[in-house]
Formats: sequence, C-alpha cells, structure tokens
Amino acid sequence: MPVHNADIASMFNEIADLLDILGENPFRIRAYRNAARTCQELGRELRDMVEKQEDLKTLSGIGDDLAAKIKEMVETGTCRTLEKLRKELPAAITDLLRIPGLGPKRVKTLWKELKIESLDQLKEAARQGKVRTLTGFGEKIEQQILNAIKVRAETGQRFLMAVVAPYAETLVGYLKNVAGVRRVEIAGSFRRWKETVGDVDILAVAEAGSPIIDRFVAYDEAVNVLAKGDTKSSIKLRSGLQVDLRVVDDASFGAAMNYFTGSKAHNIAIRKLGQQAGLKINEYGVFKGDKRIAGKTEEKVYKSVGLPLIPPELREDTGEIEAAREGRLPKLVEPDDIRGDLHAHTIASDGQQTILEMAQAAAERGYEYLAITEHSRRLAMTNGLDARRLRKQMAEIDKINGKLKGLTVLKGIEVDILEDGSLDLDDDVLGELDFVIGSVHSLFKLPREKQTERILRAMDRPHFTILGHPTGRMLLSREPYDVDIERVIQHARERGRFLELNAHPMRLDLDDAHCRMAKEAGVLVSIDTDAHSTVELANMRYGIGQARRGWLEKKDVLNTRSLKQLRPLLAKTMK
DNA sequence: GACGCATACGTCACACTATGAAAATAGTG
Repeated sequence: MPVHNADIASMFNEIADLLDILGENPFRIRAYRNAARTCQELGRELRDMVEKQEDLKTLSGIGDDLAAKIKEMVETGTCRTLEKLRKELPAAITDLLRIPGLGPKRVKTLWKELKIESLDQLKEAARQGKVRTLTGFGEKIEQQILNAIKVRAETGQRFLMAVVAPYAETLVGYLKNVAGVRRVEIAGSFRRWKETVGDVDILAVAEAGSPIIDRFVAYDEAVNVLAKGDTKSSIKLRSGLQVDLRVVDDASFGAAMNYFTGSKAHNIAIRKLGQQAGLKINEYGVFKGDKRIAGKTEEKVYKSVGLPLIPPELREDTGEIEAAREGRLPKLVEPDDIRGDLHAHTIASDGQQTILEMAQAAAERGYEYLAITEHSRRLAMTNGLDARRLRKQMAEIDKINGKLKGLTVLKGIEVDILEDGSLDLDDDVLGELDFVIGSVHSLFKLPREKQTERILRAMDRPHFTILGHPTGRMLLSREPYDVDIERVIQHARERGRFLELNAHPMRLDLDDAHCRMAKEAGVLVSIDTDAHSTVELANMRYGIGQARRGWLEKKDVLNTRSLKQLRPLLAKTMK
C-alpha cells in the first residue's frame, strides 16, 4: 500500500493525541501537529520526495527527527514511536477525544480512574453514573457524553460548500428580520470558499436589547442548542450542520470578521505581527494599551500591522502575509472575468437539455462561448458518442451557430483516456473538433506509475487540449486516483496542454494547491462546470472560489480569454 | 520536536468565551 501524505498526517496527529493524553510537553505535541498540517497541505507526495532523496528538512516544521520518521512511514507504513505509544495506551482511546467535552485531561482521568479504554466502556460507565463521581466531571458532562455517543455518527461531519450555501443563506435571511438587527454576515471557512465546510460562522451587529440570540436558538430548523450566552451561541440544524452566531458591536465588526473568518493559522500569524508591533489584536479590535486603534473594518485591522486587505480565500498562512507585505498579492480572478464554459453535456449523452437550451442559458449568463463536450463511446452508461454520432452533432452545432447571436457553440468532446493512454475515438474525427478534453473515467486503482504514464501518453496524442478533472476525486466520497500531479503539470507545460479546474461542487478538481502549482509552472487552467443541465452552469461560482484559493488571476485562466484570443490557443493543441 | 544561534539551550502560535465545575477544561477562528 502506497503511503499518502494524508496517512502520514494522520499518524502524526495520532502521535500528538496520544502524547496529549499522557500529558507530555505541549511544545513537542505541537511540533507533531504542525508537521501533520505541513504534510496535509503539501501539494506533492512525500513518498516521491523520499524516493528522489530530496531534503525533507526544507519543509517547515520538519527537522532531523521528523524527517527520519516520514522516511520510516513511507517505507514501513508506520513508525516505531507510534507503535510504542499504541502499546502504552489502549488502542481505541483516541476515539474518546472525538466526544465533545472530552479533551486529553478528562480522557486521561477516565482511563486512569475507571480503566475506560473505548466508547463502549465509556457509555456503560456513564449509564451507571460512575463518570459523575470523578473530579472534573459532573452530571451534565455525563449526560453530554451519553448524548454524544448516541449521535456520534453525525459529529465531525463535513458538508460540501454547495450543500451548506442554501442552509446558511436562508438562516442569514431569517436573522436579518429579527428586531434590532443591523447587520448579518457569514464568516468562517464558508467565506474563504473552502470546498467543504464543518460548520457555519455567522456574525451579527444588533442594537442593545435585540432578541437575536433568543430568536437564533428558536430557529425552527434547530434541533439542538449547544451553547447560549449573551454574545455567542451555537445550534445544530436538522441536517446535522452546526451554526455558530456571534453578536458584536459595530466598532468591533471588522476585527470580529477577521477573527471569525480565519483561518486559525492566519489569525495567529496576524496577531503575532500585532504583538511584535506592541499591539494586541483580538476579535474586538486592535489595542494599544487600553486604547482601541482599529476594529470597525477589516481594512483598518490589516493596516494596523502594515498590510493591505488580504482576500479571505488566501487566508491560510501559506505565504499570503509575506506577499501582502511585499506588495505582491495576486489580483484574483473574478466571476465577471469568465467569458465562457468549455465543458458541458447535453441529452446526446447524459445531460438533461438540448444544445440550444444549454446555449441560451450560457448566453443569459453573458458568455461569449459554450463548448459541448459529450462523453465518448466507452462510457456506455452515459450513452457516449461514437464517431458517427459525434459528426452528426458537429453538423447540428453548425446549424445552431448560424442562428445564434452573441454566443458561439464550440465543438468539443470529453473523450475517455483508455488504460494504455490512447483515446476512445480515432484521431481523424477528433481532428475535426475545435478542441478535445481527455478524462479518466475507469481503472482508478492503477498503480501510480501506470496511472501517471497513462495520462502523460494521452497528453502526447496529436489532438489533446485539456485534461479533465485531473485527479478524479469526489469530495467526501472518493479519493483521488494515485497520480504524480507534478509530472502531469510539467508535461502539460512541455506539451502546451491545459488543465481543468472542474467546478462541480463534488469535484473542485484541481484543488487549490494544484492550482498554485499549475500557475507557477505557467500552465493555464480552464474553469469549467461540466454542466449536465442548464442549472449546473451556475456552479461556475464554486470553481471561481477554488481558483481564488489557488491564487489564480485572470491571466492564469484559459476561459477568461475572448473567443478571438481563445481560438488560436485551442488550435495549437489540435495539430 | 523544531528552530536559531550563544552549536546548548531557551523559546516556540494568539486571544478569548462557554461550560459546568467548584478551579479547569474544552473549544473557537
């Protein structure tokens, strides 16, 4: 089994959890958590770095010891430190940490005092009323534990951004109608356009005496009130989604937005800058001694530490602060920059509308072009096209283009990349198209080397324009296939090919880190919806969000080009 | 455990609130 970065990150996190329960040096624990984060967010595979004997110590938070552990994990799938800890502590004890209300201290108490080593044992002890007798515990926590075990299926759940959006936006509308409420905004990872969201953070400004908190916990979708204070409250919706509300003064709004938007790592970095300048930054403002010198707007908060406003999508502490300081923040791509969509299906394969209907919907969005890119024959379940049907569709598109004003329908295909890297349709028919998307839809389990070679060979074909959904992942349900994305990006650059950022909310593939890699390599990214209906053309906004998280600017995106600029770019890939 | 420098050792990622306990602990961006 190849070891992925996520596996290494999870082993480091497990080590940190176990050390935490043992009450070890907090800085040592933090070192492991930092390393986990570094591994998780790295755009490339650690095992490649090990294989190529690259220096792991160049990675932030990785020194001699952790570099050796990474190497050990890559080679053996585990490491001795972790195995030793696993022997020292019960196997399932880290499960206890997932129960809200239980942290390392209480877990240690449960384990030492009551010999509790698993959720089942915990449940039994709580039922018998033994838990309440321990110091640091009481009846409330005991009850909380029992509830949490009952509903634990839904704890820690993440939701697709696109699933959360309607819930969050409806709730915001509800809160805006509460008496005395002046302002309601969504912050958190939602505002940063993360592809999945764990909870929703809402920020409000309300006049004194406004019943906003009472109305919030009385929301009819709320099935559980997790916390209710004067300024802060949390509820759980029927969907399992947790929503946190924080009520602040107008004078603190910018500081609160900054705090509530995160990310945590970004906040810490900003607060540290404040500290160095003799300032204290919290969610109420920026303070010099007791005096608030900023807080009403985010601009002022950033200005207080000598920075311009940093767009929420970049706030991950992955270089945006340095970029801001040096005046080289990217001018991120905007929805209005998009001139067309290069990936869409119709009823000819597995889409729901006709070419004309899709074209009209695209025109209504203000697009200059829309490409029709059906599946090819191999994908039989989608009624994929063979050469004869594809030629028939080309003729149909010619006819429609004769009638349409303002929008051009481009002729494309989403052709399957076969196991050996050949394409599912012959070169002669592909050559008649405006451009070709090649996608992997089968054999996701090929070993990395084979999968990578397969894709590189496909890109070598004479007619190949865009690599569709390059890693094949499905958020929350399917892992990406094992592919050397660095080599793919490099090959795209050498061959003059483009990469897709598939905007479907379940894909968002390329991800943010890969977008940055493509940008750095000078490979243009095409943000496409892969729409199977007119409604899905609106998914473009999720693609834009992801592209912005990936630092992409207008110039980095293929379909910000006008049709006139686009045609020669496509034509170059079709020789 | 990493990092930076004093190459041995001190410092290291902030700042705050709710909860439910009776002083801490957990959880939040």
